[in-house]
Amino acid sequence: MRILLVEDDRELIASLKKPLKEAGYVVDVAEDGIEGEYLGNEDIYDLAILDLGLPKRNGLEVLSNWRKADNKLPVIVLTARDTWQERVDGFKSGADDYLGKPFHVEELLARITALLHRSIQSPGKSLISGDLILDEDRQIVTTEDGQTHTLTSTEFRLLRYFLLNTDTILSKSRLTDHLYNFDSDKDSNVIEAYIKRLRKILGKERIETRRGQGYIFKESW
Amino acid sequence: MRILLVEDDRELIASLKKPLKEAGYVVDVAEDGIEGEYLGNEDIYDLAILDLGLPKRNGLEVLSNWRKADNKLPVIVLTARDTWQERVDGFKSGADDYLGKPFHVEELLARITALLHRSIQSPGKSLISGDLILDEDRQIVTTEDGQTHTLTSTEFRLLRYFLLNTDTILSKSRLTDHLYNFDSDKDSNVIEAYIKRLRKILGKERIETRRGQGYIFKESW
DNA sequence: GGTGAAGCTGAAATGAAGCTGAAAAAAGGA
DNA sequence: TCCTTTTTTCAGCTTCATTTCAGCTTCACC
Repeated sequence: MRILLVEDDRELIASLKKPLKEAGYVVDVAEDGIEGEYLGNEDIYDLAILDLGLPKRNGLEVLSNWRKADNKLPVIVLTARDTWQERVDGFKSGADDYLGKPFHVEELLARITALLHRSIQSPGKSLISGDLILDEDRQIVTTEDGQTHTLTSTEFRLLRYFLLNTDTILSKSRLTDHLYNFDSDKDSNVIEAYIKRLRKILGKERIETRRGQGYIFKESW
Repeated sequence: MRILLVEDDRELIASLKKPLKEAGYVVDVAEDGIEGEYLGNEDIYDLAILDLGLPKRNGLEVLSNWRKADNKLPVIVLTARDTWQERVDGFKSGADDYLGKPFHVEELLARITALLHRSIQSPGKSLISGDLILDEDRQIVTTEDGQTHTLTSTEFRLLRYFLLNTDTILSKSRLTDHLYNFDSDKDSNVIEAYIKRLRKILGKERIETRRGQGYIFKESW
């Protein structure tokens, strides 16, 4: 999962980056409204965290521009003054969620999870596909036979991305984009290696190879 | 699908070719405005990606020449300076879409898909013709009897091209042009081989042979 | 009806894409 | 720092999408 953080307060950025990374997200930061709006249209993000008080272009403006352009990126708005009025404005502009400062990182993480799940399925704590349960807090997966496996960070991120995008061909380069930062080496076979590990845990049938195209994680099979 | 990329930046060309190819497009490159304008009139392209800053002839000029000649080729314009003014100019010259540099490849791909669909038929995730459904996410086709078949990359591209051009005679060389690069061997029978495979999946009647001319994919029969 | 080109077909060759197990490298913790 | 865990690389191997091929059939034209 790749998250866009649009925020100008360096201190806040620093304090958010680590926990977000720990939760298995790749984070890109935009420090002003114009850059933020641009990046948010890139179509590689799964979610944006948008501060309202930004230099160059106001957060609400950024948000409503996205929506005008039919960009459906899930957005969590951050604001210093959490007034009733502001909140209404935020949602009117198309925010999916709203969080007043100061806030606890845990709350933000929880809202992120909720928001990412919302577009896929009914809200719930775990990601479920068929008889597969992924506990996102503990990064543990429970398979059909009731066995649990702790996942390494990369295994977890890959599986989560699959679970949030079932029944769709995901090319290796798309997977790389969502798992790693931009500087990643394109012609390595890391993805293949991790697919193999996931298959060992989940069973071979679950992830189908489409030669020359990518992989499909099958919701049911 | 065959895409004309008019771009002089070798590095950008290199970074675009692979993902475009992965997405199932054949890509030809013109490195200056004059060559680009010429190729764009060849009537074999389904879409052009046109940079504005080109040697020999400016991109906007190329575009407006095409339009003057009543060439309706869908065009996505790339520009280094993404200003309001430039955007307006681009659309006035007949661009179908506009993308400022730098951009992420996935956005370009999304816009290509959107544009191809827009220019040919109503938007939708699946291409439908008669009782035939082509799921582009999964590259699966569902036939009249409700059976689904997974397609290989070439089968998919060929079928998609047929579905986007139903009830039209498509010559073998035109099909070859859209599936392969120019240097492809002209007197091979690959197309015949793939027609056979498609017929096996879809039924014989669906694709009619016009001896000496090509094939017709029939919308209904 | 005979002829030749165009198209069809099933099987086989090919080569790139993907898989795999192990080992090297890097990251993380004590 | 050293040790453990995780990540990445590598080289050989396997698989299968693609292409080729050779023989066959069909069709248009005479």
